[in-house]
Amino acid sequence: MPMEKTFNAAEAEPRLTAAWEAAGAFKAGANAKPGAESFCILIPPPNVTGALHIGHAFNNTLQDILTRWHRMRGYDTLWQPGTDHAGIATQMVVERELAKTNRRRTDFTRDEFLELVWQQKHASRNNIRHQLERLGASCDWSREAFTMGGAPGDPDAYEGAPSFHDAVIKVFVDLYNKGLIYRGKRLVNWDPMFESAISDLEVENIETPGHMWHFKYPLAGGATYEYVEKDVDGKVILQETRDYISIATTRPETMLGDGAVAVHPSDERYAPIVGKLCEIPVGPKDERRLIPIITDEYPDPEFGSGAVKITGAHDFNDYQVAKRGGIPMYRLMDTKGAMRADGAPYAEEAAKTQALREGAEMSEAEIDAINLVPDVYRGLDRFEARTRVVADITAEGLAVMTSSDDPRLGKPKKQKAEEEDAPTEVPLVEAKLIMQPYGDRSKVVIEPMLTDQWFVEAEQIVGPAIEAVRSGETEILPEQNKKVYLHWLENIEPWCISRQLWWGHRIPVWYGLNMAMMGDKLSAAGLTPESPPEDWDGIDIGAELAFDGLVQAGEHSHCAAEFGGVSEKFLDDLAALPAPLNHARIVEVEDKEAAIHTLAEALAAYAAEDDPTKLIYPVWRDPDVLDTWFSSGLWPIGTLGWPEETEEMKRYFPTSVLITGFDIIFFWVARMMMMQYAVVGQKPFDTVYVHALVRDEKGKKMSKSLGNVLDPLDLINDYGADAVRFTLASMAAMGRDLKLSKDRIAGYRNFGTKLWNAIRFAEMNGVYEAATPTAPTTPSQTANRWIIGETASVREEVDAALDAYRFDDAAKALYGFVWGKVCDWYLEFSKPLFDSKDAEIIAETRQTMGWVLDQCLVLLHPFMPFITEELWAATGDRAKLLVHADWPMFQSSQLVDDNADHEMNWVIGLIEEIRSVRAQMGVPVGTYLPLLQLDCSADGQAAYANSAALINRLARIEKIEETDALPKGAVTVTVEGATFGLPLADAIDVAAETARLEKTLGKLGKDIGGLSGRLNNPKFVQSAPEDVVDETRDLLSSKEDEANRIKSALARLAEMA
RNA sequence: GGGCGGUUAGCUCAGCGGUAGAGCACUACGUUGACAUCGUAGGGGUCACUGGUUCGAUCCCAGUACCGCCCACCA
Repeated sequence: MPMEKTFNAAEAEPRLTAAWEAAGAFKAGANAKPGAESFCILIPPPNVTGALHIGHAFNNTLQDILTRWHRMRGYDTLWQPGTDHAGIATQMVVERELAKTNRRRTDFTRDEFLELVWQQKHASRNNIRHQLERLGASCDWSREAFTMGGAPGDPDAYEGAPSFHDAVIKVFVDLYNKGLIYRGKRLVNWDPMFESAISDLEVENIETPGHMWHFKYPLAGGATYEYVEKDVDGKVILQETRDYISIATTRPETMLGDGAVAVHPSDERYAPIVGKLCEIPVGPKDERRLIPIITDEYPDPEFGSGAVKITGAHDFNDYQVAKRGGIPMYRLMDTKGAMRADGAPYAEEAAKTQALREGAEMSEAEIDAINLVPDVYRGLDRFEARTRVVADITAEGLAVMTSSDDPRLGKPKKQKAEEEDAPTEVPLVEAKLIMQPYGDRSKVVIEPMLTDQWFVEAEQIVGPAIEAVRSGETEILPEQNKKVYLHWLENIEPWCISRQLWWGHRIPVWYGLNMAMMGDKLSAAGLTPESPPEDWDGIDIGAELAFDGLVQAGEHSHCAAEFGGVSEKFLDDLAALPAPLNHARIVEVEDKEAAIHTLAEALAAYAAEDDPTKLIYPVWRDPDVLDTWFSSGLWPIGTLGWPEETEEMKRYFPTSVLITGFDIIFFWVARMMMMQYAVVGQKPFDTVYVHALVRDEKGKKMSKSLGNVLDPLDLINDYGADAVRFTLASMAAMGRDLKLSKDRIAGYRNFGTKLWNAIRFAEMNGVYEAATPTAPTTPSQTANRWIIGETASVREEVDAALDAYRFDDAAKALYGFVWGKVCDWYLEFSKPLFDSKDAEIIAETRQTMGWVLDQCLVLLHPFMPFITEELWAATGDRAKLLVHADWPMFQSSQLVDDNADHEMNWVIGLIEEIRSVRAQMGVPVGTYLPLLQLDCSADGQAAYANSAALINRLARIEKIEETDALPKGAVTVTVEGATFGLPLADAIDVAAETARLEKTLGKLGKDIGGLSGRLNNPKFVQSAPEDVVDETRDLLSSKEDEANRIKSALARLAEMA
């Protein structure tokens, strides 16, 4: 059956995918040779937020190339697929969907909402899997993993799936028990849209136009001081009596929470007032808060006024100063970023701070409960509050004033012609670009917020992750990323891992009311609740109780069932309580409020009935979930079945290589390194290959949640998966971003067609009539010997390139070989050979061609799996699918025939030269001419004789004749060691021919000048390596030879004229 | 403010001490029995700039300019 002219990708791709799937071709260990080394790649799990973009296509193409390459080479290969639950991103997708119908997350119960997220996960996961299959990704889907696998509710759960949930819980509990995870009230980045903490990495600092306001903080009681400003030489440039201290701020609304004003200890200007009190110039006039003027190293005397307001609860710098100076931190905003509206009226709350300043003892929680937002601002959005605060202060005359022509105001320059207005007094409000923190997902301004969060002591576990990369135990490519990685890890900060979301691994921690204090109360009261239960509300929650999630059945459910296996520490604590409370039943309730209520009821019942079995100890679970990256950080061991001692852990861990984008080096790579070492004490991978970003046409970054993503499916539909893959591979130069162009994809689609037609040509010439092609013996024809050697060379090139992760080099080598060598030359050479009527020549050429094309299919398969598998099946009875074919190991040293190589290159040169001359002289393509041999070296004559049929056909030569003199109508053709003439039908245009030859001579002359100049320099001959000198000499002599031939030709022309 | 990368043919990019490359685009010719998703031939580059090292620099070093990215607490 004759082959079609082109490959029908749309028809073949699904069929081939199904065939691979049916054969189990991608299963872990498929095609492994006995005792083979393992090769394992973990897919960077795509987020279940939607579909894959072209960056994923790139990433997975590279992984697939490596996977298929190793599988064909007989490694015990596993490409582990899966998806990431992507907490914040996925929750956002679902919430956005709900918003379309005017619904919100809070319209649902937590469980109801999660049900919706699971549906999103299911749909997205199907989508992702389908897309990866379309791309030809040879993942082992029978081992699919999910970062929340094992959590209840997963619609894609299957028997034997790795339980990520177990792994995550176990790691949390272990790290908690080792003191590496702790809970505390810290200043964190708060996202007012998600109403959740986020980590430093999830904050983008963007330069935003803003303002810097300057306000006067009046000194308490109308006190004054001499303000003296000096220049660098100590000369007084300003001296005045002031009753205020000038403060600059970009965030006036935070003034409400100021705890102090700080100046540098060396700042003489403010020395007279350090230790005094000043007044925050906002809020009800009668209840202005007084704050101390303190010293701290932080303020820069050169910047602004040199005095800084300290708002510990809303600024990271101020937080540090406040901690150092024992300055109270007052939280001003609620979870949505609005000014707080809770608590007592302002006057009452402000009074508490007065007491505090005068030495009253207050707990952290009590201070946090103070709401210092004046009543008029309460409930306002933070930006609205800013406007109002500025307006109020300015109206009161407490803004620092300046002249209206002050350049700091950033006013547009006045037209020159215009009459200058006399400068007036205006408030000093500098127009300024400010580095504003934004949430990378929500795109809203992040608010530093003092809240209770969970942290990982990253500093304590980071050591081995640093050491591994420093020592090369784990290699990071390209090298420059090593520095980026190390710099971040060496300066690592505590990692905030709690998120106030619903979608994610819920933190496996339960809280109870403080047992020690409760014990006192209960025993003092004779185990009778004499005081109302509300009293206990004020009790600090001291102990966090980590239940061992792994021994506890159904621990993640919300049922109020008794707990089976709780932590030993908890049991010890419980046992230490006075009887009979030490025998209380543990019951889970919704939250703290429910706990108090439950306990009160239980105590009442116990007291009334004197029945110890009525005694209940209520606990409630932390409502927060873990940062997604906490679980993704366990991807290496989690996918392989840890904490179970699985066969896969033994075979594939540590894994071989991770292929990922540079944008998640910190988020993911660094965390995986840290956590794998912390949990199993081993590196997660040998090599990390960091690829660049695929950008859109404009060079803009594509982002998952932004929407400017390209759908790789469209490209696959238009050009076929192979073309898309080959394009991406050939653009995968290390360390540089790539911009994708459709022209390029079309070009590689054409490459597939070229290959297809080469096979079609072979098929038409009986190459596949015999049995499956085998490796050739030494053929008689030079062309056959030559192409065998070229094949061996390209195989070495491809292996070397892939070994070095040079996907682009490998792709280019294959492209150049298949198109430039096999199709352009070898197939053309074979035509006269097939026409030769010599059965032996035909047989050897068929055999050679069959073998060479087979090698092309094998070598191209990792890059273009579909078309090659299709052609593999079309060209013979194959023992195995191409996906499992043996990768060749032949050496060029065994198969390259130097003589054949040299000879064919001479033949190719001659053909090209003749073609060039013919084209320039306008000889019709179809016209056969005799070739006149004026002189020719012995090698040349032999080469010609060996390949006469090839040359004559490709160069349209009728026959070759020796001659002593070229006739009038002949143009000259020169090649290495030979001069030929081509007689044209009529007398040639002497002028045109002279011009042509002189142009060539001119080029040669330039070359010769350079080469001989170099050789004439004694220092070159002396210092350059010998082979370089020899090479230069050879080159010079061959150029001179050619130049001489052309000069002779020019002389002959001159005689004619 | 620190760090990293880029600047090579019209476009997208390789090369990185010893004759400047590829793909696409462009020009001319061509339905030659694999392929017009093609063939043949051709045009096109002081390898950003300035110094230095070297027998020799697009390539190494230093600096400059412009572009891009990452990190960072100047109120």
